[in-house]
Amino acid sequence: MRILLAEDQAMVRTALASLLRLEADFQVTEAADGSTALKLLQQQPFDLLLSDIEMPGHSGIELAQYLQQQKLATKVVIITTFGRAGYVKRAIDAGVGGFLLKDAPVDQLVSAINQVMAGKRVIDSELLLNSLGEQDPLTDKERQALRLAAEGNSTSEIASALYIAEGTARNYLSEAISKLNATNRIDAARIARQKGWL
Amino acid sequence: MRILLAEDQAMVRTALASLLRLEADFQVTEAADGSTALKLLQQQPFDLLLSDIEMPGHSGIELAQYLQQQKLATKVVIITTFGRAGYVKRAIDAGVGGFLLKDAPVDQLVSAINQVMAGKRVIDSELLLNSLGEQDPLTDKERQALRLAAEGNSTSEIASALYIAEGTARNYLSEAISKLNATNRIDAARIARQKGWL
DNA sequence: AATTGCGCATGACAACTGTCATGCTGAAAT
DNA sequence: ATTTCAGCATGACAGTTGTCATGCGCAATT
Repeated sequence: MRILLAEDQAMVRTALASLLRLEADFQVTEAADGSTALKLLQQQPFDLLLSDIEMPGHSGIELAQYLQQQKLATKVVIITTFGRAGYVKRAIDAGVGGFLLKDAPVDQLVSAINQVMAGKRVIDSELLLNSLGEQDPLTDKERQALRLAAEGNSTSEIASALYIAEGTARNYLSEAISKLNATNRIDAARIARQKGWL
Repeated sequence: MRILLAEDQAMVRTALASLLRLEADFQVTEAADGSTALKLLQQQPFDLLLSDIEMPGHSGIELAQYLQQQKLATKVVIITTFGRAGYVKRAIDAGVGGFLLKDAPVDQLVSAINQVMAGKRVIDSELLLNSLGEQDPLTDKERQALRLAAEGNSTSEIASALYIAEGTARNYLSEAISKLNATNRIDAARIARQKGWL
């Protein structure tokens, strides 16, 4: 079975690759970032993509979306540190077969891979529950403003980045703060990030 | 050789443990958080502690400090995601023998372990250079105020948490902002966190 | 003993931030 | 065709935040 392993932390990537190669019929190719992974997916066929979400270049979800658009038969298993609700929903929409936290032991990863290859869906139950919860209440503009604010930009910088008046920028932030039950923009950004909405 | 592996992400921990156990004379014990690791260190002797920095309970650096205070012969190798200058300095002060990024491949980890057991120091060169750079300019109170601000607390919340007047809290933040060449408290927190000072 | 410098502490003031009332637009429902 | 509603946009106002001058205590230097 041809597996493409996309993960940016070399120690984690090489460790997982070494372990997976111990399995008799696993043939593992490594990619250190999203762009490299995408190139490899375009060049040659794989049976399975095993990918982190947060990587430089393209995120694991973007890779899954690419496979879906191209109607390729490559299955996808996502492994990530953060079980944010937003991620899970987007991953499912992108036709991902498995979604695991790095909090799970490796045995579970191997069993998830086998189940997904057999056509099943394996989503960490804790994550599934989580994602059923709240929906992202932020509009696109609100999210953009909040993201810029979280990076330390001032209102005027946010306003010019989005080509709007300062009052408007403040209003987006105010709406985000109220929707998220936060007390100020920093608090709002923290909450949104924690839920995977940012 | 008795190795204690402290790392909170189960997938990373179990993967590393499996690989290390492939080495003939490595006997690996796993700990999922800092508190468990500390208990194990108190109960039985280990030749080497291989630890992440950021863990619930106690950080890897605190574990190293404990070993140093107790004058135990256990060597320490730190593996971490973030090569923040502040960490490296504190780790060296705590007598850590090795400091690697998870960006390094596993081979390097095994070789680092062997070198440290032979009495050598192995600090990732990139990190060393980094740590020679700037010193943390923040005072303790400034850091506390900034940390609270980064969590979304308002000035009055920070003030009461630190038992000081609001003006004082604002002043700490103002000092931090100016020392870090930031434009506001959010920006300052971002910069400080990125440098490992927060 | 006097000086210098740093960290801590405070309040006044100016600048920035959050809220709210208001208006506009376009898509969906009636 | 009209109504309704969500999202976008703005400015006035009150509340919060950042800056600065000032003062205190303590340790290190002169």
